[in-house]
Amino acid sequence: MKRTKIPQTADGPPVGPAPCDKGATPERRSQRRTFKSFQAEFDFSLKAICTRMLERHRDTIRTQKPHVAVARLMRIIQTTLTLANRKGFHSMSLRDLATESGLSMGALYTYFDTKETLLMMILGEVSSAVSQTLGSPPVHLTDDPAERLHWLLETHVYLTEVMQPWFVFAYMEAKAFPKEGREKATKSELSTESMIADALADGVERGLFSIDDLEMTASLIKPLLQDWYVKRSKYRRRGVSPEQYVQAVTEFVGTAIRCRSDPKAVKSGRSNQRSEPAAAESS
Amino acid sequence: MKRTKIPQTADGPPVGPAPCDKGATPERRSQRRTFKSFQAEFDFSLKAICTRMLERHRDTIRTQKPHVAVARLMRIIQTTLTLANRKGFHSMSLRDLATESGLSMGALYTYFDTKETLLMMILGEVSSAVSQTLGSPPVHLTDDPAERLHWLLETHVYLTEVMQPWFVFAYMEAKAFPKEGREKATKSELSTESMIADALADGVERGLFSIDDLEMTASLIKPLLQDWYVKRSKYRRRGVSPEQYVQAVTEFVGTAIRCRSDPKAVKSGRSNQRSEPAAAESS
DNA sequence: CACGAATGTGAGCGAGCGTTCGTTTTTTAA
DNA sequence: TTAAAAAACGAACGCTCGCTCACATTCGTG
Repeated sequence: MKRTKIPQTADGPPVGPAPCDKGATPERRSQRRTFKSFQAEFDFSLKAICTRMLERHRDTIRTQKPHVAVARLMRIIQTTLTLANRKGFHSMSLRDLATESGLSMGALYTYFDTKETLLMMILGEVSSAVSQTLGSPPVHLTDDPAERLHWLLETHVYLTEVMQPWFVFAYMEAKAFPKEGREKATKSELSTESMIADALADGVERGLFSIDDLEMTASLIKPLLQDWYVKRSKYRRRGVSPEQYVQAVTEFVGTAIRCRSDPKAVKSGRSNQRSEPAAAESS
Repeated sequence: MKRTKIPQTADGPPVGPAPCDKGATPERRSQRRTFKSFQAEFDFSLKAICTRMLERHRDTIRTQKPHVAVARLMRIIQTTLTLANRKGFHSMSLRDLATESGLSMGALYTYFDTKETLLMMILGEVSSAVSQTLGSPPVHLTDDPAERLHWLLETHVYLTEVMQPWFVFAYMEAKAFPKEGREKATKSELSTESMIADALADGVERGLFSIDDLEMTASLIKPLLQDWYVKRSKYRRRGVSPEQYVQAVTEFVGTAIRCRSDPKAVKSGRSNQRSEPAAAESS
C-alpha cells in the first residue's frame, strides 16, 4: 500500500492522525477522527482523482502531455457531474458539456470514445474510492465491534462528503448503467452492507449488541449513510457538519442496537466535541 | 436548542382533554392494522387511480367514453412506470411506450399533449395519494405520540407498498421535474418529515421519548421509509413482508428514541404476531 | 343498412442527438 | 525560421426523438 502525497490546498498537513496507536495513553489512541484528518489521510481532490483517471485510461485518452490531460479532464468531469446531477446524465447532451466546459466536441472525444465510456470512467473512480477507504480498516479495530461500526459509519460519511457529487451521480444513474456497471454498483453496495452486518454480528457474539434480525438491521443502517449525500443540500441548509451527522447516526444506531459497550466509544459523550452547550438532557 | 414549531397542513388542536380515552372495547380500538386492512380502507389499484386521473384531466383527455379511457390509461401508465423505472423517463421514447402498450403514437396523444404532461399526471396521483392517506390521521391518536408515530410509519410503508412503482418513479425522476413539480415533491417530502417531527416533539413534551435533536431524528427516519420502496426488490428477495418491515423500523426507531411508552404499542414483543396467517403476497 | 361522429393510425416533420473527420491552430524542437 | 507533430476545432452525417395530421377504421343510432 502506497502512501498518498498530500498536496493540500491550505498550508502544511495538519499532522496526520497520530499514526502509532501503541503510543500514548488509551484516550489518545482512540483520538476522535475528524473530517479534516480524513482529508489529510486520503486525497480525493478533483485533481487527484483525475490524475488517477488518466493513469487508468492512458490507452483511451489520446492527449500526450499529462498536465494538459489532467487539466482538461478536470473541466470535463466537473462539468459532467454538475450537469448530470441537475438534469440526469442522459438528458445532458455532449454539446452542453462542450459549451459549459469550454472545450469543443472534438476535444471531448480525445478523452473518451463514447458517452457511455465517460459514465463508466466516473463510476470507476467512485468504486475505486470505496474500496480504497472502506476496504482496509485499521487492524487495531478488529476486536472492538463498536469502534469498528463507528469507523465504518464515519469513513462512509467522510468519503461521501469529499466526493458527494460523484456518489450522487453513481446513485442516480445506477439503473442506467450498462449491465456491467450496474452489477459493479450493486456489488459495492452489498459489500458495504455486509461489512456493517459483520461488525454487528461480531458485537452480538461478544454480547455487546442486542439485535433481533442482523440482516435487517444492516439494511436499515445503509439508507442512513446514503441520505447524507443524496439529501446533502438539506443538511447543508440546516448547517449540519459531517462530524455532527456521524455523531447523530452513531447515536441513533447505537441506541437502537442497545449497544452496551464503552459509552465514550459510541455514545455522544465527547464533551470537547460539542459546539453547542445544549444541555438537551430532558428528564 | 431551539424548539421547532410545526406548521401543520390542517390538523385539529392537539391540546385537549383526551375525551374518548377509553373507547368501547380496548382490544378492538387498538386492533393492529395490517397491510390487508389498509388495502380495504383505500383503493389504490391501478384502475382506481386511473379513474381519478381521468376525472382530473377531463379537459386534456380527448376520449369520451370513460371505460375506454380508463382502460387505455391503465395500459399507458402501467407501461410508463415499467419502462421509466427500468431506464429512466427521459430515456424511454414514446415509440417504446406506444409499442409496449399496444397503442399507436396518435392514440397516446389523445391522453396527453406532451410527454411532460404524462410525467406530471403521474406525479399528481402520487402526491394526491400521500395527502389522502397521511393527511388525515385518526383523531383518537392525537394524544398518544407513540401510537401516532407508529401510525405514520405504518401508513407510509403500506401506501408505498401498494403504489411502489409510482413512488420509485417520483423519487427517481424528481430532479427532472419542471420546477413546479419539483417543488411539489420537495414540499410533500418535507411535510412528511414534519409530521414525524410533530409526533416526536409531542412525545418528548410528554416525557415519553428522549431525543437530543428533534429535526435530525426526523431526518433520519425519513430514509428508512424511503428505503422500503427504493430498494423494494432487495426486501422482496429476502422475503420481508410490509408488516415485518413496519415492525423492524418501529422497533429500530422506538429503541433509538428510547421510547418508554406502553411496550405493546411500539416494541416488538408480541411473538404471536408471527403466528398470524401472514398477509397474502399479491403478484 | 347507412351515415355522421368518435377513435385509431403511422408516415413524415424539424430538431437535436452522439459521433466523425478534414481542416486549422498551436506546440515542439532542430 | 521552419516544418513536423500534437491538439483543437466545428460543420456535417445518420439516426432517433417528440409531435402532427390527413386518412382509415369503428361505433352508435335511426
